Amino acid sequence: MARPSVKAERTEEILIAFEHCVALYGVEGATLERLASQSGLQRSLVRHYMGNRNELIIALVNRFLTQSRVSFGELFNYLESLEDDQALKMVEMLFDTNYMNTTQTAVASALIIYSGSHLDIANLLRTWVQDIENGITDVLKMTYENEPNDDLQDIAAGVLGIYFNVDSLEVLGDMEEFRVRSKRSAVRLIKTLS
Amino acid sequence: MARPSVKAERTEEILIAFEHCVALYGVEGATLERLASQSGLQRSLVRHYMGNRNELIIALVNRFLTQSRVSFGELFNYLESLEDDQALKMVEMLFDTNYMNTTQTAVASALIIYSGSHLDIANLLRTWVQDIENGITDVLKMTYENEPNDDLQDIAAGVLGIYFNVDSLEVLGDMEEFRVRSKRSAVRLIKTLS
DNA sequence: ATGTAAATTATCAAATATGACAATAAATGT
DNA sequence: ACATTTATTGTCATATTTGATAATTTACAT
Repeated sequence: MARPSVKAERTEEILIAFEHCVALYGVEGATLERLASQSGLQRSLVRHYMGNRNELIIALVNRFLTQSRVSFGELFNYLESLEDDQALKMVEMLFDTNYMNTTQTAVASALIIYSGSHLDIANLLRTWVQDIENGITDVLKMTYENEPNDDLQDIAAGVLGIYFNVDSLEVLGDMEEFRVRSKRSAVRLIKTLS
Repeated sequence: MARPSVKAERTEEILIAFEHCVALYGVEGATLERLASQSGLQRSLVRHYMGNRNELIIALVNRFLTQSRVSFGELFNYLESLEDDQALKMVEMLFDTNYMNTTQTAVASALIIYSGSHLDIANLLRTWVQDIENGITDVLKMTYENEPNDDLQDIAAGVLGIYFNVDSLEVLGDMEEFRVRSKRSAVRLIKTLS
């Protein structure tokens, strides 16, 4: 009928490039100019596919949330398939393999800062954190089914904190030892249950 | 001889206002215009006292680092004066009293993101983190002098992570429960030593 | 009251960022 | 070949941000 649409691919390209910009410069520093040069597309093209700056940010937030939920969902599903030691295996995966890649982590941090002046996004991110927290609690429950729920929730908060922190500090470089120590702490924390 | 200088006060005012802007909008979003309206001073005045944008950022980084070192130093000194239970008292203070105020925390997060495109600042912040980590290790050593140093360092990384994380998520609002759970996790982690 | 150093205000030019839309080029089905 | 739809490029006006400096005012000491 007409020229084939590349909207899907372009949208993807643009959002990936925007992620990089946000990761490097923060939300307010991720200008459309930087996005254009990063993506190799003209600013007018960005506008054509994604609309104005605000719509772009909204798209980024949605992409981040769904991507994060998908990967955490996959992780939790995999752990559910295991016979035992799900909790320790979770720590293994979170801290060893670069589970969340660095740009995604930086995007998360940038969005959290952006939340300070955008309450709607703050609410989205809060439930995002809570969902992950609940997911971790569920995983702990697989291995430690007889422990009081309250303890599991406490430890979930702790593991989440240790993990989030080490990932957000990754950008400072030279964090291998800190990562190892953080992981050992997470293991130690979980082992208080057995 | 001449009109009395208010340089010290103005400098302070400006940096405090700049902190607020950086906390709300990130480093790149903290424009001189926003700073002007936040501080109630004219942009030309800001320039008069602080120089250009880059010098302002450098001043902010230095202010943040020294302030943070001072308050952590005071904390560590106080704990050193205690007879026993220094470790738990530290958790008490870090998690209960809003030890680091919210803007300082947000500034830290913003600077960490800024580090992604400014290696020099990344290096400053990395040693900043390491110093705090070592400080926590020393406090743990007060209470648990016979434990292997490696364990103490691991736990210091964990406590630091839990604490940093809960503070950086504070901006999302409604984080009281998460803070309580995080604190309990930190205590739990430390008690693996006794 | 007057000189003086500092504070404060007032402008200007340049660079950057954004929004809007026109104009052109390319690929597809018929 | 042609109509049609989409991709792509190009341009313009506007707003924002920054840097730089001149002009003015203020408070103090003598």
